[in-house]
Amino acid sequence: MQVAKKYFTEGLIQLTILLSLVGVRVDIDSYLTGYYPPLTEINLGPSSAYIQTPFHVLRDTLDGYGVHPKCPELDYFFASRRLLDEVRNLGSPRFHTQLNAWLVHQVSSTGPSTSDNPDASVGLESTDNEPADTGEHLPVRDQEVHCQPNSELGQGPCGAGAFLNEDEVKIKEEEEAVPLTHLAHSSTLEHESLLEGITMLPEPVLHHVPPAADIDWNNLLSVADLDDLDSLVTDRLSELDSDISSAISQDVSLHDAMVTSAGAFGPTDSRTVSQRDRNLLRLESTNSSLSDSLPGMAVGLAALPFASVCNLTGNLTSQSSLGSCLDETVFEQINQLGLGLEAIDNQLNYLECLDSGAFEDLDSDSGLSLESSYGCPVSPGSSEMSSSTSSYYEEEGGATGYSSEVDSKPPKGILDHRAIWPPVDLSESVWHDHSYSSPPLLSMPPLRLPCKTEEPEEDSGSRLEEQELSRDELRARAMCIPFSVLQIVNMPVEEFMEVLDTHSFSADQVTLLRDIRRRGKNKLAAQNCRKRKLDAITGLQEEVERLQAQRDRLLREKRLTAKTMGAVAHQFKQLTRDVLSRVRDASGRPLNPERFTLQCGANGRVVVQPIRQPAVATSAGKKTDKRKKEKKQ
DNA sequence: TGGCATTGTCATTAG
DNA sequence: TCCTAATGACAATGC
Repeated sequence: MQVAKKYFTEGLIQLTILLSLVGVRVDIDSYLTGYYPPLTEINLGPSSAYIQTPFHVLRDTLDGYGVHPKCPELDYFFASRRLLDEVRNLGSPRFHTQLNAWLVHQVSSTGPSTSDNPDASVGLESTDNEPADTGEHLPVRDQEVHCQPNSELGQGPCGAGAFLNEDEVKIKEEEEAVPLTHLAHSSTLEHESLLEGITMLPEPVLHHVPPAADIDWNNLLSVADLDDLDSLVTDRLSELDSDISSAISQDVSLHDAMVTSAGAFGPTDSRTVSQRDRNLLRLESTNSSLSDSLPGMAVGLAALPFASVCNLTGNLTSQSSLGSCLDETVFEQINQLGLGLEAIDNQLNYLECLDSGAFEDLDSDSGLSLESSYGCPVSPGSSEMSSSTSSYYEEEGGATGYSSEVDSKPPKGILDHRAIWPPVDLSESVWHDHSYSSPPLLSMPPLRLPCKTEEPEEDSGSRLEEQELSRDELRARAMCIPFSVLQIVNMPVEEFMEVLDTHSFSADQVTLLRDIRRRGKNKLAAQNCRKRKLDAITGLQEEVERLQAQRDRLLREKRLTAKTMGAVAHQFKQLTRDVLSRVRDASGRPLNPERFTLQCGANGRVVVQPIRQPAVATSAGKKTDKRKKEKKQ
């Protein structure tokens, strides 16, 4: 029973705090004083931070309102307030907590006095079938909650008649069905979701929706101004037969909060859990429907915190309190939203990384001279890959990029690499045609032929083509070497050695083959080296620019700091002079600012001290200083 | 025609 | 010992 009281009290107190967040004071002691001892006495442990705040004990100080629910002590315990403020700042109209809280307050204030007066609550609650003497101010929803089949509830205040029994509650709820559903099925998401999330309520109560009452409630909710709402609700309350019980039953938020808190009273059966799940689903659908009904309303972030409050019914199988669940679920919802956005960002980043990685691969050092130079058919490449040699390249068909990948593959697959590698536009790179002309070799036959003697009669096109061949290409032709320069350069060492062994080349041919291979590789190496050098220079230039900017910024900060320090010193000096001019010595004369100064101690006390003249460095003093230094060493 | 940029080549070194 | 990458230096070439 103490556990039940604990959670009940926690929920009620937290609800009170929530109401206080919107400026509504709910006199919780008016509900509790009759049945419960001071809250600290029912505080069973450190799990409840709210109850540990003895504001109810201090409420009688300073005319009974020494500790307002808005006092900082309470703020400390309610992170939900901050969250609610944040959500409220978002301008989401889905947070009608203020409206509900106001309604509760208004119900209490319809009596002879406001909720600040406990007697008013007594008068209001006296209309119920409850004894009107003491603690009947507990809302009906609270009674419903506490009258769940629980053996422990039969003891203590509930068993003493503080709560109705189950039959009475059903009767009451049937009587209150209409006014309750008026609120429960109002146009606000809050009420729908809240009531749908209430598993403790009987079904008929939840699913009766009188349209007229719905319209009334819509009108009620449509009032933006609180003052207008105040008058309107007053009128509506009078129309509702002044049924206090029904009025209290309209305290949907209060009820919901208590029900959610009541979920901690004990383990729930599977039916309740399943219904909670359904309620959660219905809640989500309700959210969507509401969002549709409220165009332009931000459904995402603004709706989540309160939805989390509504979802408390599904999360309260644990023994957590309302406040903790509120905080945790609100944070969870917000975090989930953030995680969702973060997930999207991660996906985008991943795609960007893929793209950038692909481009980096294409633009890598190896790609410059390897893939781009030889591997790509359209790559301008080096002199061998100039326009003049493109036809040659196609004719030879064996020229490939020089890379480890190519080297690791058999030569047969060279053409496949040409097909696999997409053409890369390296037009930004500088690829001048510096192929050297070799006039003595202009008449050499094309390379495809083993010897110029086998070459048929040349035409003008072949002459132009030969003029654009590199020197090594022409030399190879002249030496009747049946391999292109690219083949010679790019073939693996083992294959190159095999070629030298199997083709019975002459010594000059072998020398030329080795030179061609060496020069070709060195050419690529030179290109890579120059590119790296340029990259290094560019990087260093950027670093220099960054450091220069940092230096300028630090210099500006230094000047600003010095200026500020000077201003402060000047003000301090003037202040010192002013103070000293007002201070008199023993003879009644003002103190000389040149001889005295003000010194502020650590304790905040300001003391007038004589200015110490700089000690003349005498020989004795120097000796003592030396001795001190020696001792330190 | 000289300056500059680019490129190829050689020599050297290190792995 | 050979191969290769890296790099400085030089020369050739084009603009």
